[in-house]
Amino acid sequence: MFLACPIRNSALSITFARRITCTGMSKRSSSSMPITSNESPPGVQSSNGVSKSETRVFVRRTVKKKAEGQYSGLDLELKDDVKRCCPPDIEDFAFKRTKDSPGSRKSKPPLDTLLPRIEDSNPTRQKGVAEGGKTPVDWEKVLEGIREMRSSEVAPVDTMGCGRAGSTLPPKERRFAVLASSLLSSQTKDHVTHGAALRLQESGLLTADAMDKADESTIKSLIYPVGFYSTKAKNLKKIAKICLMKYGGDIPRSLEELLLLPGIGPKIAHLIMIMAWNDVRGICVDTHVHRICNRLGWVSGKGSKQKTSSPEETRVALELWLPKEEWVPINPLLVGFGQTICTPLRPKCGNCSVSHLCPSAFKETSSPSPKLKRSSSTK
DNA sequence: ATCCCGGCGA
DNA sequence: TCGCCGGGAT
Repeated sequence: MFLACPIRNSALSITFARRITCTGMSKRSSSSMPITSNESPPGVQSSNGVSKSETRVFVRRTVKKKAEGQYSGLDLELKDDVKRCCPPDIEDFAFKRTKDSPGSRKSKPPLDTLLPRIEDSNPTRQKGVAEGGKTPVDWEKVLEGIREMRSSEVAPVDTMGCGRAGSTLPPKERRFAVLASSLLSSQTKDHVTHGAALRLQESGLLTADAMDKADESTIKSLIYPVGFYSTKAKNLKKIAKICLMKYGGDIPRSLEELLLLPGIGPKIAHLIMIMAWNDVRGICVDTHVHRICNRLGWVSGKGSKQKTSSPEETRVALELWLPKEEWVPINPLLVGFGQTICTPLRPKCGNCSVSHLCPSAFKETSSPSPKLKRSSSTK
């Protein structure tokens, strides 16, 4: 079969990782969405007033890290379910790798033999990445090093997220809940996503039918704290309608169909495939994975390009050589790493234990170009 | 004050 | 390819 049987190994429950870190409360005071009570979001009240109240006690106030595990009942029930069908959190993947022999893979280099063969026998996949699909040396040492750093630093990565939503519901509802949570997750911290999903659930909106009937402003108010809530509220309604009309209230089963849904791009689509269908169709590449893989020199673009220019390109290049067992855990691992050490702006190479294996180490650390740019002070 | 984020339309 | 969306992090 085609269903990616090889990797479909039950054991994959993902959770995606989002940045989370503690944050203070929002600083912006001139919001257009006044929030007066911490229980009732704005939207509902038609958001008439403007910035009259700065209370905004709302959810935005960051919660603590997942480590403190202050999840609500949903979680508990979920855990049960999770144990059954999906193992631990993705976070677990990140640190302790899956149950399937931790060290074994590390010590044995199956790639050397597998890789070449794959490329040869799989011409379709290497389009555009012909010579770029080489397996980087020491990649296992790098991953292991990152795992160690992660396990000791308590990274903020979110360990929950969409997978949690509606875990106690019947399959169809659970999948819709996963899709909704996944959509909410982008640009949003895990606890916020979780809170929004929980609110949707409490309002009984985590089903295609209910979501379709729900008032858009109601949805907006419930998910207000998530990034781009307005757009997402609209997309959720559209998606709900599509699910009802084309999929009997369920969500699309294929990656291609998921991509046709508004607001669902490559990253979220792969996430949904993994979480809702337990089907690993590809690596979930977000900007953290994209950035870090490029810094490590793990992916190269078409032609002679040394780096890939988009997450999608990175995904394709990475899938060429990274063993499938790593496809799911690579995301939470690198996201957490990207949040704490290999940050976008000033990567903390000094705190990185694998900097000696990184071609980009200390090259963009402090302020290589900023100074130059600043001098002109044009703008 | 910028940069960043994921998807998307211009 | 750029910029927007609505905020957070730096």
